Formats: sequence, structure tokens, C-alpha cells
Amino acid sequence: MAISKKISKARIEQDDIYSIPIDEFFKSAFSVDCVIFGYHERELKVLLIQRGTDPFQDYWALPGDLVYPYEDLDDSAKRVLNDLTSLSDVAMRQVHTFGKVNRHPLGRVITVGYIALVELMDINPLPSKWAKQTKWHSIKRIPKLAFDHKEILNESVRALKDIIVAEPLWSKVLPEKFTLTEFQAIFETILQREFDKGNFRKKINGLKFLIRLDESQQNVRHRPSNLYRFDAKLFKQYRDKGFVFEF
Amino acid sequence: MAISKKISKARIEQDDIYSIPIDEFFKSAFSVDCVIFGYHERELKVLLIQRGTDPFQDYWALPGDLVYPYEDLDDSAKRVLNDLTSLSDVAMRQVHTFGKVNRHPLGRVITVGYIALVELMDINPLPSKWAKQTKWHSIKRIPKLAFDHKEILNESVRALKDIIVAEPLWSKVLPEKFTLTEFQAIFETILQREFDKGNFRKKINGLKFLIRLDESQQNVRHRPSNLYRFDAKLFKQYRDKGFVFEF
DNA sequence: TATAGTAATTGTACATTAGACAAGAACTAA
DNA sequence: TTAGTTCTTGTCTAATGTACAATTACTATA
Repeated sequence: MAISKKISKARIEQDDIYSIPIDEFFKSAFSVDCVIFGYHERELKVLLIQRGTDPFQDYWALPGDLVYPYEDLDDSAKRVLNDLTSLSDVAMRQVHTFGKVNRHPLGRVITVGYIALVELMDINPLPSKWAKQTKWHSIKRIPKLAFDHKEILNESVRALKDIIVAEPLWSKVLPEKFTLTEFQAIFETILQREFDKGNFRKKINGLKFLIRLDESQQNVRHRPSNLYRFDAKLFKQYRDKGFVFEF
Repeated sequence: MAISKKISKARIEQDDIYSIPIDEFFKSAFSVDCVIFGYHERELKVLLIQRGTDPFQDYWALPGDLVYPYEDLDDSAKRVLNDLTSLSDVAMRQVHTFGKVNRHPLGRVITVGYIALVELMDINPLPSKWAKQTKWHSIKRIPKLAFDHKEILNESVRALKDIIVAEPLWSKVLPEKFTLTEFQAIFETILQREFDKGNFRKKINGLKFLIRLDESQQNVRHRPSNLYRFDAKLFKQYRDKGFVFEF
């Protein structure tokens, strides 16, 4: 394709730096790629789309697309996610930018990766625009992906582990009223390690933003668990005081 | 200028999405900006250049420039830093990408921020290419900067605090043989808090990658301090086992 | 109705770490 | 010899982490 030919022509020596006209630089594009992690009952999945267009037609890929010239990056991530999966109101965070020269066959395109964590059952992705299908894939069984999306995904899984502790991403995954066991399960799944139940709850009890309710589970064949809720305001207060939550 | 006019023309409604020809996307550029932190004797500075070219001619700015079409992002950061300041062998890490629509007057340019930490006395930046001057500025007295570089700098200062603990950036700042007081001072300066000397050293003593030498300071008017060295291999072993160093 | 099964909850005992602070050591300069 | 300085080590207490056991509250089934 025309654009990619131009790239190789532009491969000049460093000494010729001043000879590159400014217009030569304005021939690149950038994209956003959204890594939407879906959690449900101790399983971590990621939302992939099947591409209905070239390049990589029919491949599974992260929902991602080129950024419009007039679009802020963060806005673009939201718009692209909505275009391809019909999802809105998913809070994403930028994690890393990927910029290998030949990562995109149509030309020079760098891509900015964004991640989010949602409860799988809370949302209903529907393919739209050029997405043929959307599907949740277990993190443990990822098919061959388009572009360098496998690398983006790997980096995102790593970043998720850092962020889950620092930011209350987990609040998006819990129902309004939840048990401490459910709370613990999220961390165990994402951090891939186990915690002693008694000790975990001792630690949790110190966190004032998890508020114990006067309710408990119903219809369980064992001692019912107390229910808790998350108080976002109190969490913010904690954070503003420099508090960092750790495991 | 021509390019910026095209951006406003391209501002179309979302419904017209399919009407944007692919070529319209390939009219952007991206840049890298390097935030080189210089540490020396409890002072943290940042290396700025005075721009010798438009836009923002004569403004102080982070060393940064457009990425060549054929250049990997990480390589570009190294090359740009060398172009403008003659520095090489500075290990940088990507921190964040800034993508507001109008952040660059010449057109749509997103920029990827990189940071590094060096001992100020170890390196000798020299302005070259279009950099008129290079100068270390105290983090506490930053002049008006070009573009959105103030925002990039702020974000980088924040990121430095996270990274200094996780990654041995500090090893670049210490002499081969150093005292624990020097070691402590780095953390106190960057994290902006103080530590009890006795307790700090107790914590440090557990870290096997700081090796106590059979030497001590010379010509000090007080009890001479023992010297230590950093063992990068041992540090790696620690890290590979999942160890995280914290304060 | 009694019993077994299950997971929640609480508690206990010990080890490790954190934090505040003091005492003594090793140097130089006067 | 003494005063000044900072390094180094130690001590004590409080807080936290860790392993594990005992008890509780429910359901399902014999």
C-alpha cells in the first residue's frame, strides 16, 4: 500500500536530519486499544472482537481503532470502545504506548493501551461498526491476535495487578452488597495468589471504607456471611491523606 | 499554518465516520519528551533546553522532538535526547502519553513522556541541533515551559516517586562506593519525607544487594561512615523472586 | 429430629516489623 | 584534651503479619 512504501523511502541517514521537511512527519497515525477485563466468579476474561475489516480481517483483536484528528486520546478510547462493542460508561486508564515501527501494516501507527475492569454480567457488549463478533476470552486461553495485541494484553495483565491495589477498580466488580469472601476472591484471582481467610479479614476490618451492613446472605447451605458495602467517599478521604492499600 | 487548518476542517460529526478516507488519519505526528532528573546532594533538578526554533522559540522546554517515521519509540527517545543535549547512555522509561487535541500548534501531535534519573555531576549536557542552551533547573523553580511540558513534568515527578522504589534508578545516582546516609538522602529528596536514621539502616541491613565494604570515609570531621556497594546481580535475583522493596 | 457438611467468624499464640529514642564510638578542629 | 559532629548500635514498645484452631450458623439428608 502507498503509505507503507513512503515509510521505507523516508529511511534516511541521521546526517540528513535537517533535510526532512516537516510535512514528512505528519504522515503517521495513532490508535487506542482497549483491554476490558471481565471478572466473574473467580475467572478473569478479556473482551475481544473479531475484526470484520482489513488488515487482519477475521482475526481476534482488542477493540481498538485510529484516533480522529480532532479527538483527545482519553475521549477516543471511550468512543472506539463504544463504536465496536456498544459499551459506554466504562472507566479506563491509560497504561502504555506501543510504538514499534512495523507494528501496523498500513503505515506508521503507534497505539495507546487503555485498561478497565468490569463485572462480566453487568455489561452486554454488542458488535457494531466493523466488529463481526465480540466475545469474552479467558485470560488463560487467548487465541492468536491481530497486530501486537498479544504484547499489549500481556503488559495490561501486569499493569492490572499494580493498579487493582492502588485504585478501587474492584468496586466496579462487586455488587452493591457483597461478602468479604467475594471481595477476597477478586484479589486472589487477579493477583494469582491466595490469602488466609482469617488474616485477610483482619486486614480488611481496619479499612473504614468497607462498611458492615446489618444483613447477611440468604439460602446458603452454610453459615451465612455478613454483607458489606463500599463507601467511595470514605475511600477518597483515605487516599487524599496519602493512604496506600497494600497486600 | 496549513496543517492546523486541516485539523479543524476534519472536525466532522460522528455519523459521518465512514466517510473519512483512511489517508485523513495519516496526517498526525508524534513526539517524545525526555524528563531527565538530575540529583546532587539532596537537590533534585530537571534538564531543560532553551528552544532555538519555532514553535515556542526561546522558551524553556523538555528535550523532545518528533519521532522519525522509521524509528521505534524507545530508540527515538534516546536519539532525541542525544540530538539536543549530546547525552547518551541514559536509561529512560516510558511513563505516560499526552494527547490533547491542541497541545501542539503545528498540527495534531501526541507525545510520549520518558523519564530518567542521573547524578548531575556524572554527565555533561551540551546543547546541539536546535537547542540554544541546556540547563539544570531546580524542581522547585521551574520557568514557564513550552507546549504542555509543565503538565508532563508534574506527571513525571509523581511517576518518579513510584518508580524509585520499584526500580533501582537510585543506582545511577550513587558513586560506586557510598554511605548509607547518601543512600537515605536520595529517598528523602525524591519522596519528600524523612526517615529515622537508625530505623532506615535497620531496614537496609536486610537487603543483601547492598554490600558492606571493608572501607570507610576519609577526612571527615566526625566518625567515618562505612562504605557500601550495590550488587546489580543480587538485586535481579531478589526481583525475579517477586520481592518488592518498599517504604 | 439428628447429624453431617460447609463455609463464616472469631480467637490465640508467636514471629516479625515499625517507630521513637538513647547511648556509645570514631573521627576532626581548636 | 575537649567540644563538635555524625555514624553505629541497641533497647523498648506497639503494631502488624502468619499459621492454625475452635466455634458458629446455616442447609441437606438420613
